[in-house]
Amino acid sequence: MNNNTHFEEKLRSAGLRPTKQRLKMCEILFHRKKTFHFTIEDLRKVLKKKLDIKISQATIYNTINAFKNKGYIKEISLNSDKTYFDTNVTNHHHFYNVTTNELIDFHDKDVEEIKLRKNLPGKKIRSIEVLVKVSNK
Amino acid sequence: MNNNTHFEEKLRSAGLRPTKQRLKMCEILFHRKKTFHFTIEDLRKVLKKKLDIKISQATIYNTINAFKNKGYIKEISLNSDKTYFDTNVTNHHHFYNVTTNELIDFHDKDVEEIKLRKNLPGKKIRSIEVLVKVSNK
DNA sequence: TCAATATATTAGAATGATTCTAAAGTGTTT
DNA sequence: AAACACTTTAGAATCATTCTAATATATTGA
Repeated sequence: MNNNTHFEEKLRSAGLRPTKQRLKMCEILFHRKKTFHFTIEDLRKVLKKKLDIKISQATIYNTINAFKNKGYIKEISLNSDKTYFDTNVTNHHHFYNVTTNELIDFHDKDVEEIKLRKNLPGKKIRSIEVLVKVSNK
Repeated sequence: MNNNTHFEEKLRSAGLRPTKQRLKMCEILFHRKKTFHFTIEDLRKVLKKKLDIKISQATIYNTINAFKNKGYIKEISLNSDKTYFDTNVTNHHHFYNVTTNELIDFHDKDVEEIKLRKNLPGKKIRSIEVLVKVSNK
């Protein structure tokens, strides 16, 4: 099974038609060893440089939003003018280097269990995320 | 010592001139019992309704940025199209209700100490923030 | 207190990320 | 292949935030 077939199935199983644009974006986003942290701008540059493809702005946004809604990628909570996404959709946390704007993952196992002493009756916990801001010394 | 004098001193001690606009904003932001979570839009509405004042957009942004730089307020890391600020500048964390967009503080003491098993050599930790996303059931 | 200087405020324009529009194109189903 | 549904596109629209440069206010020093 080559990647294309794999990605076609992935898209279909989420109810998304496997179009040329979506398959190309899958290649960039998911055919890699390490987690990819990106903004829309980063992604457009990669599409251009690596695949020499131009996908319109609107399609990139539509597709990323579709992927987000289907749980293929997730949005990262940072205060930044741009929105950051992450191809790692497992429960995990981030180091954010405020000097370089670099983001680094760390997993649940890299932190001792987070135990809340406060809870909100009638509410359901959806996620617990830790953001560690660091700077170069 | 009335509030105005208090706020004048607060501003001066941070190297900010106590102007009419800044004093009015201090009243709204700091003369309250509970933490205030707000966006620029929220703040403008309150200035308008409570004090019947119009401060220009640019001044509101300039002043909020000055207050942020002086550590009077802090920015909250959320993914939202708008930037959220918090008048509670102590180390603390947030519940974010994704159903209602409501933000609730919880303090360091409301969570067991967060112990990282991973660290980044050559980097200095600036803050550790927890964001707990909840929804109405 | 007054003039000189430095800093702040303002309206409106500019910028930049994201979303919308509606027309043309592609994928799916029969 | 026809009919239908969904997708892509360029460009316009929107919205938060920042910039501009003119005017106003605060501070300093004589």
